Amino acid sequence: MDREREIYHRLLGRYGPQDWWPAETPFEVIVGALLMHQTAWRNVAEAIRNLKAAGLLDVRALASASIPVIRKHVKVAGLYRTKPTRLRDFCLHLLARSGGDLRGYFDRPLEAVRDDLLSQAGVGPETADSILLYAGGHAVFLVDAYTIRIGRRVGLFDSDDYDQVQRHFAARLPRDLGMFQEYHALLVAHAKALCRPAPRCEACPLQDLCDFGTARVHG
DNA sequence: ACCCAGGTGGCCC
DNA sequence: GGGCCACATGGG
Repeated sequence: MDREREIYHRLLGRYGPQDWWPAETPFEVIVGALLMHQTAWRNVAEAIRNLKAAGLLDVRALASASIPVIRKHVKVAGLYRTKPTRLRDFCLHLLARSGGDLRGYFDRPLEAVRDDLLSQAGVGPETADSILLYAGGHAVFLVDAYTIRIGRRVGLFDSDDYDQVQRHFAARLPRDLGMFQEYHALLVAHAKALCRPAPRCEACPLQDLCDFGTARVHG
């Protein structure tokens, strides 16, 4: 079996199904993705709760809210000078593009939607792919810093380039929405549990795949 | 008092 | 095209 599949099954066996991303609606996924940059999920969740309590977890409501009001609610998620504008502008774009109808917005070929997402401020490859995968029902392999850390530690690749790493997995795995959703969630679970910057290798399900004795970089 | 967190965009060369 | 850097809060 390819190591990419082997790793998936080992992580699933260890951590179990993760049932991710934690959100009630596709729009909530989008808001979370935009707030998540370089921020602990705990703070993102609090910001989302604030928005929800204020009735702002809605495309039209957020599109017409003022920046200071949005900022008040999302400040806990940090980067508060950039995130409120990105949130509002993204909502304005959704309205202009599809009248705020997310079903219609995502109902195009994956590459077309991805390009449209990437055209928005604050949406880079990871944010675009997390929205496609967890809100849009599109099967893309989502890469993040954890994916790269773990992939390098177990020697799948040396690259830290997003597109290269994504192609690495995509070329070795079946294109399956549920599996892609679960794989990413499992990598996050593993990174948080054991595969930290300072790894805890005891009882690691991937221990035999790692090789810390070589010159390989394990950032 | 550090360092890190489920990135991105703007510089600079 | 690759290599830095600021961005900002809250928790370990």
